[in-house]
Amino acid sequence: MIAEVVFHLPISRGFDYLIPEAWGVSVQPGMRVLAPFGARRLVGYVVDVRASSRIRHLKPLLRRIDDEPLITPVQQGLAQQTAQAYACTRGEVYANMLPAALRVRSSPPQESTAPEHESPPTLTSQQAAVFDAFRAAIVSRRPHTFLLHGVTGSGKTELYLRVIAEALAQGRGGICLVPEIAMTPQTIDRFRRRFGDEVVLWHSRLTARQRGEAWGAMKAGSRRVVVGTRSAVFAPLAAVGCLILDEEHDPSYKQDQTPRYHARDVALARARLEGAVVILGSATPSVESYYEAQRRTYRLVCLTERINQRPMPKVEVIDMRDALAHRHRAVMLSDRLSLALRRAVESQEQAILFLNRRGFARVAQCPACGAVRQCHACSTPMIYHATRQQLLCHYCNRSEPLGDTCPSCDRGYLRLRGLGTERVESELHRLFPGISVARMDTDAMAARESHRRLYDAMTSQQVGVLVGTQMVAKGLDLPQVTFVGVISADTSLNLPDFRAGEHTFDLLTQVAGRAGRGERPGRVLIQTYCPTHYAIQAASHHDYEAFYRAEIAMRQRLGLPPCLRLIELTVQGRKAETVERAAETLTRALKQAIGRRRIHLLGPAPHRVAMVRKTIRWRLVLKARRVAPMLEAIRAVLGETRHFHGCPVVIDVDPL
DNA sequence: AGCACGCCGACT
DNA sequence: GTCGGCGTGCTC
Repeated sequence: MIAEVVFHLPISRGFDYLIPEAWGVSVQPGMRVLAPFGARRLVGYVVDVRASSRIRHLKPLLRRIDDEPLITPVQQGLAQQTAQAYACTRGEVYANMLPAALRVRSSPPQESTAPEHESPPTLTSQQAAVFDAFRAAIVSRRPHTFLLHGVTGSGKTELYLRVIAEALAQGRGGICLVPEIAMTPQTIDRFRRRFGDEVVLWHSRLTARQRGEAWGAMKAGSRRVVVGTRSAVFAPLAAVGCLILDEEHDPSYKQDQTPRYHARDVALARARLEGAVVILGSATPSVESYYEAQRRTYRLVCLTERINQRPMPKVEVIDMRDALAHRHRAVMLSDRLSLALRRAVESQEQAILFLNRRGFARVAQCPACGAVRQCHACSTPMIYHATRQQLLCHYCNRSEPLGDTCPSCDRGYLRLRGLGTERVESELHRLFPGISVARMDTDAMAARESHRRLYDAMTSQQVGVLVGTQMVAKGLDLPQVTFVGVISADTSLNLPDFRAGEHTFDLLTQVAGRAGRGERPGRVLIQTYCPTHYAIQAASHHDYEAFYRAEIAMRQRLGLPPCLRLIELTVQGRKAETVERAAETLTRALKQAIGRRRIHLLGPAPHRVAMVRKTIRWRLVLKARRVAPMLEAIRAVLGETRHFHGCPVVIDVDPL
């Protein structure tokens, strides 16, 4: 007998091997095997078992790794479709499904501090109506997709729990995806209280042992409720009745390395395979998903009221051009924001200040020669971090001392310009002596348990003001917070990216949602130099529809997603001229392959950050109604490989 | 992805 | 005269 095997390599096709006679008929698709491959011995995945092969001199397999197929038939189907849709290989998808060495030997069951079982609360009439629609869909056992648009605090999680309970009642499992596991301890607790030992966590920070145990339990059907990050969409549950994406707009659902899949699309594919229901939940749906809902490919359901009738916080926009005109220099805190913050602190309430940039200063510039300190490995300015007293590159993580003089001219010192969360923190200490401030950003949250510690400090009122990046916008449920101040809404708005408006609307809405979650009403102030921008206006009025109308009109006019689909090709290499030449030749070849088909080709142009870790990057973009013809043209030019004239080419379908 | 084979520049 | 650069091709 012959086994067809794929490998964790950028080679799509399978390789045939002889199954040693002595093994009997025990080899099946989904098993891992050890196979000779050139001079190497590689772990491969069996995708087919046949009686014959077209290849003449077959080598025998060396070893069987699994006694039972590790990869379920559904996972095999998903790997096939994912590889097809994202121009990667099945082997790359398989490797992504079971990250790290999987030990299948059974280990003691996962500690589950099963909290008190909780009985479900009564649904509001709005929730009940939505749930009826979900239940009807799940009972039908046919694929359905819902977009659940619910304002912050409207009780989406309770609906997720009910839907999963319904799936369990049918003898099926449920998967709930969350953007980041560290951010959702409260959600996880709720799942545990409701489903006890059925709950299993799946995310990248599991140890090899935990991973093995989780995999075994999911496959055996002893735990049927999966809560996890992106890759949990591939979980080896036997039968899935529902797939939920909480905060479906979150960019972390798109993997930024091969395989560059979007969990939403994999979830839809899985629902089709298993006759499951997909629920995409968000207070700020992605433009892509809302577009599909408008076209009726998804069914739109809404929760417009908050639980306990809590009002939405009052949001005011502060025009920073006024402050600039009066003081003739940029200020960090306007008088209004300053005053509001002082009031909140004095009345023993808590405040959140949001600025979407970490570090102390954005640029270190020499006033004598004008030089800005750049990273030597990346074409990007270095950010000064006061805590470490160093310049840090946010692309490659290199650090350098600031130094006393400018390295370019050796005359001037370096002046620090631009804001970061560290500077906001230090400025608060200067303006409000004795104030208790905590900071929440990637740097401050690097240590283990730092989330839990910060959370405890906030709930026990030891901290008055929390300063942070978008980390504070997501999921924090702190009832004592009454005031939220946005230091600058322009950081994300002015990014050279067509999603800047969407990203800004999302951030502002989410961060505003942190205010007034308790008894006292919330107040939000947004500082900006673009007070009339539709994203800021819509966010300040809690008006998603208005945002969407303006945004989709722009996307339509400029031929951007979701109206057209994109594929981004990045040509990489060490030598600038080689990469540029390869990018230009590739463009010409693609143009030829496209012929008279309706595919737009843009570029080539140097990437926005042209060099990262000494690698030069050139970018070209294909645009068309459908992805398939674009992939066809790319395949015609690149063939099996992902190299062109010696340069690696990254293929990103639906880039973020 | 690795690894082998294969032709053109600066060193013992 | 060799060591070594990375272009190209192959792996059942």
